[in-house]
Amino acid sequence: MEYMNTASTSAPPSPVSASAEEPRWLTDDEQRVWRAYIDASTLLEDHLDRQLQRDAGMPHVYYGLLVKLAESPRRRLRMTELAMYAKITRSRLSHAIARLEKNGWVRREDCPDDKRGQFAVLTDAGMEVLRETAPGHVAAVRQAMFDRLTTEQQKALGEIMRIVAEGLQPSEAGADLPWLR
Amino acid sequence: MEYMNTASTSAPPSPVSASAEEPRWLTDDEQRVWRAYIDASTLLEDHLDRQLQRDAGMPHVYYGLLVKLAESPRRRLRMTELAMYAKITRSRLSHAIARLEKNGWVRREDCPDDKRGQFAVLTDAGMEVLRETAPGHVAAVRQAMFDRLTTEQQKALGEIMRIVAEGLQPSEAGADLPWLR
DNA sequence: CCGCGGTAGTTAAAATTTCAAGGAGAGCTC
DNA sequence: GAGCTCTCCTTGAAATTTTAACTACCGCGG
Repeated sequence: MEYMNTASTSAPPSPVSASAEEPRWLTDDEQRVWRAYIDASTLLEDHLDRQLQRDAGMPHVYYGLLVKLAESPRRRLRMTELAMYAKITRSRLSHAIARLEKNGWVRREDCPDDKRGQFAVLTDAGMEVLRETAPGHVAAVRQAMFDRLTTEQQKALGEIMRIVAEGLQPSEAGADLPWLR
Repeated sequence: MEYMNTASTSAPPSPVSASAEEPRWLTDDEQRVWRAYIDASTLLEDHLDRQLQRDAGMPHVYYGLLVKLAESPRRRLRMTELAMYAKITRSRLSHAIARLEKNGWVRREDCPDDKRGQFAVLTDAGMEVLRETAPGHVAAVRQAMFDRLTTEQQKALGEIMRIVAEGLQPSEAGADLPWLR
């Protein structure tokens, strides 16, 4: 039995609507690509989670949040903005920041302009954790991915992932300008 | 500030041990590739989780477990074996199977040869869920990935992900033959 | 047969994520 | 300026995952 192809029924009634027809199953080649992708991404995320949990005391996503803050002007970002950059829900971010706050790596600050708003601010302690753990993390990423790929492969991967990400972007740049789409 | 590059200190003391030196930070190009990868994989996993949660009542990993069982002889697999194929821990699998068992999609069976062993067996109901939801899932995967990539890109992606997965494989084939490595 | 180290799988508890609601303020309209 | 809608963010509870034991059993060497 093939991946995701669990039906081996005969020809569909008639090609009218697109949803009720015999679906276009993945070809063998496509299946292999898909499985390779799923396997690699699962293993990689797991690997980085363990590496960072061990060396930095936090999962990969949380580390990514600190990095984004570190890159931002005044080391701060509005919650919603940070959530968008990190591609996670605001709810998830709320919980995550609460945890990072307990660690003393992030601090919340009220937004003066909008009383609903909150800034997440990277503290000096948070900065310090990054400084200490960044080298190990880069090494892990290199070892797991970049050291194993040719320059061409790296380039291709970048292009491919950009395309995929674009297609899944909740609505891309101009999310606040829905009338333009 | 660059991704993962939080230290802008000057030259390191002296290149002696490999761990204490100035780390090889990611180049700008590498950073872009890495971010694209993280963004895309995050968005994609999230997308598929939601699609399957909505249409099949389970997260993507669980769906993958049912698929692996469906592909296996007699629709069954030893717990440890299933965990390896799915790239998850045995603990996680235990919980997952418990949940799928409650849904009636999987059943546990004792292994006759090894009294410690358990088989996870796909039930008819589980088979039926797959049959009903596979088309929608394939469509989602196509729309998110394959429909957007050229044949060359698909091929490249497969090769790249195979390489990455191989490098992270706990110990690859022959894991039970450590003296061969 | 006994003891011992290793394997298969489970489980409780803690951490994280998801899901569904909700509180509070912004911004617009009449 | 009251009402309405939408946005920002949080929260509690449920679901899932992680972590660290823990039980039962296999297999080997004595």
